[in-house]
Amino acid sequence: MKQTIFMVEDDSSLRELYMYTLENDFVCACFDDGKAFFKALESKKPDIVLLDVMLPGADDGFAILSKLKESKKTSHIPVIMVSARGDELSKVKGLNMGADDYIAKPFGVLELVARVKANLRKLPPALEKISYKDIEIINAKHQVVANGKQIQTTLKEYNLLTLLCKNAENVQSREQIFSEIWGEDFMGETRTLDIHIKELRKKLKDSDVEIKTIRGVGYILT
Amino acid sequence: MKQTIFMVEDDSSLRELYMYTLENDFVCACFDDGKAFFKALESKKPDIVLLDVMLPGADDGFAILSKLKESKKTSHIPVIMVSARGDELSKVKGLNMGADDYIAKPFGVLELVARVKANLRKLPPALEKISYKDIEIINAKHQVVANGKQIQTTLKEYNLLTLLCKNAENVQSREQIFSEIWGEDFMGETRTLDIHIKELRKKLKDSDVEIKTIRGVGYILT
DNA sequence: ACAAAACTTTACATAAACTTTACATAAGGC
DNA sequence: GCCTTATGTAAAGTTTATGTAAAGTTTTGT
Repeated sequence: MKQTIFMVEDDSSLRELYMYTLENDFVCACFDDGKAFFKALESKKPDIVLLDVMLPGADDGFAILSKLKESKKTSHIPVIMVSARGDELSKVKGLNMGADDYIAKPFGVLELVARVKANLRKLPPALEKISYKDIEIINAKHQVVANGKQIQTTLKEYNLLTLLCKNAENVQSREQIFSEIWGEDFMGETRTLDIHIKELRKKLKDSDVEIKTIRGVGYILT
Repeated sequence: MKQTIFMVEDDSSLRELYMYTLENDFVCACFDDGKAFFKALESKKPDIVLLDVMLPGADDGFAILSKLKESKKTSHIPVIMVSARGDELSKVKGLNMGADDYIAKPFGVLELVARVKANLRKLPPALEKISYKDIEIINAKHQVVANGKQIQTTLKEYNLLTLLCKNAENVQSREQIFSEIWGEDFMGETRTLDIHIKELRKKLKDSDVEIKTIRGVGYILT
């Protein structure tokens, strides 16, 4: 399952560079400013955030960082700050405010990928406990508990349920699901996804949650 | 709601191939050269652009690409470059200039569709909450709330209401509605649209809004 | 290498969504 | 008012997306 990166960067050529560098390994979304970023955040939580310090408008990188760290829902998401080389003050300030890492511009693409991956690796397994209603997904143990009872899931089912749980009560389109779980290139209009949904539904029969289908769009967990 | 593709390609037989391949899933418009393309851009922004590198006249693909990426109004639109196989230089140049993807000729139609879709998918998740009076359309949940209560809508109804809400208090002509929701080519003067309007009216009975018909023109939400 | 599990594909079933038909009704022009 | 025309509506018909079983393929474990 590809992990998702959100980045906030006003320079469009840098954005393109980031995208080009990262999109092989991750699902990326770029945003011009804090506003667009937080809007997107309502419907989707990324696994990591890349944040430029210098941004035009009211919300600079620090403002966004502190907002992120304030909310319970987003405070666990690792944040990598990006700023001009040698700007030691920004670096210290960012790290003090809860940023997880810091990259100085200009940086090589390999460094960028390496840092992102390193920070994703560092994620404390304990935090990787996703829950919604009576469903609990314990990542460290690769285990799903529904209605107090552990349920057995295959990998694909596990990933699918995780995706739906992370974005509970938000529609995930078939395309999104495919791109997150199978990778962008997966095609072949076949019934694969439906099958996994079917299995999950069967296994979640006794729980409080339900996977609803939104015809013509995708699925939603409620 | 079909997404729109603009393509610039001077070879008419290739144009036809593109059209034939894509028109099932998208609203397509083809242009001979940059001039025609930019003219059309003034009145309509596509969701994605397919750009041939080799074009006759002053504007080759790169020239068009850089123009596109210069303007704030168009720089966000994904661009897929098309050029002869193995033309690595063009590829690198294109991607450096901000192209989002690259297809080498000759390509299979499936690859074309796949690339286009993949690039559309990468677009930052568009969460929008549209509201008018007591109507609220929550895109992330694909949900419509009217008068505090959730109302169930089908896809076409949802799209139709979204269109009317986005342009509340402005008449939407039948033609506009057809082209936005069904795609430009949809014809068959039949009662399809009226039926969906009827259903929406029924479902919005208890809300503050009303879909009025403007005889000889179209519909308006008030 | 074998068996078991996981995953995908095929082929068809089903129900929801959508369109068409056929006619009714209302609006505007004369 | 009467005629024309655009829109409204119910019901029937068609299409399409999704659901499901079963068979086939790949992966994993022993």
